[in-house]
Amino acid sequence: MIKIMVADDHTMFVDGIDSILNKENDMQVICKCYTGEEVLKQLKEVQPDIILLDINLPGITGIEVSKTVLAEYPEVKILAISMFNEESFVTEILNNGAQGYILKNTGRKELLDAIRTICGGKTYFSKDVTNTIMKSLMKKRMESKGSTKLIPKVSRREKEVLKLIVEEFTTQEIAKELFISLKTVESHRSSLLNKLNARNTAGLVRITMENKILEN
Amino acid sequence: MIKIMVADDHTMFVDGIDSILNKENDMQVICKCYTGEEVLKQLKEVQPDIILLDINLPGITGIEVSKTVLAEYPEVKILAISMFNEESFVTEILNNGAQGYILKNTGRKELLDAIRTICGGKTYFSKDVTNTIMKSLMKKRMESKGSTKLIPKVSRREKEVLKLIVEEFTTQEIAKELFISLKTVESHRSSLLNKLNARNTAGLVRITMENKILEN
DNA sequence: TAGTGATTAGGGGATTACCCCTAGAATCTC
DNA sequence: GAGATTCTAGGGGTAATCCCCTAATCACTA
Repeated sequence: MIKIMVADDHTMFVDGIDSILNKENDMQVICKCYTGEEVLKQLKEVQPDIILLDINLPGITGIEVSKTVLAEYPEVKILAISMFNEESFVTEILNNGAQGYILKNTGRKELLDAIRTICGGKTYFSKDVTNTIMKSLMKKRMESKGSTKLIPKVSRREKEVLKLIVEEFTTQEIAKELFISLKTVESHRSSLLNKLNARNTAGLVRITMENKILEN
Repeated sequence: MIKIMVADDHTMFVDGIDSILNKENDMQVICKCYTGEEVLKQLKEVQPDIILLDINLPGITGIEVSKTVLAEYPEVKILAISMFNEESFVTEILNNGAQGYILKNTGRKELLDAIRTICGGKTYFSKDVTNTIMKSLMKKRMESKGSTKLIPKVSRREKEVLKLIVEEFTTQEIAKELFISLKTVESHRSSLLNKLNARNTAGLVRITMENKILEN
């Protein structure tokens, strides 16, 4: 028997879910909550296997609830439910403990499927959601590739120096490490500041990491 | 009519695909290739709408072919085909121009679906593939969250200072920006070096970015 | 209420980074 | 083989960082 907690601020929605789930032989809604506070309070009393959690709860949001649940009740699964197929919402809650994400226009069958899948220890995402994620994933990759091209090529030796700078070596230590003069290292540093259009070491490191310059 | 190029080093596979696709009224295989070199050579002669591209081609790999196609023939779509449902392969080729990714054990119907979807300007991923991606995406998030916990909490003011350091402000400039003394900023810097276990500004910036300290 | 941490601020000094300049030698490229 | 780039190295100076120390004020909390 799968013990279920439902958390959403719309009573009718909660009751509808309740009605659907209680028709199943292997499921039981043991707790209904209407705010984030209530979820955290109720969790001290009852032990659900899974929480159907609206991420847009008033007060303490679903995301914050999810964080807390992950930290304090790691054995409790979370299926996030939302009206919105927004990439930022999805990644945020996946980030914070949810094992699945479905939309509110999901049918009865898929809902039951999602609950059983997650309680079986797997993860579940509705097809709309995966599509959204994949698209934004591709976009980000494209962007990160595109922006890289503004940066002039950094030479082999400069990369060696840059690597050591990022690793917290001082100019003196770099000189010793590479068996070259302190003044030579200073030359490379100066070139790097120019090429990467940085004002100081902080900028050097930031730009290096933002553009993954050392990863080639 | 969708013009298709098929590229795979297994003749029987290519012929099978050819047979399947030519039965469709709206598709036509206009070119068959068996190596990466051949693909690049043939593209100077023929103009396919889409390339069914094995990513494990001998010689020039599918990934490299994809890079070139993206750069030189951006209007040509690519559907990557592979035996392996490996996260690294998938992300790599999505990184480099493919609009879709399906496995070789995909059925006839899904193949046709994928081709039509991509030629319609959308992207297509088989369900197995999306699952793999989502899983690895979650894993990475978990890991990045886990490692964060070794770092002591950075206070509100320290974060403000840290943010400006990363943005290439000098100590003097930070003092002016925050309307506090130079010595106060130095105090915060010193605390940050201690807390983040860094030796200098470079380490401060690197650790900040590696652990996404400013993103909360 | 006593203790802890955050924020503020300072003195004084050592080290490091940054900037201006030049310049030979090696290496790559057209 | 000529020109560009890279790697090397230096002089001399200013600015910035880092380190040691102390210390008052404020807020939170055990």
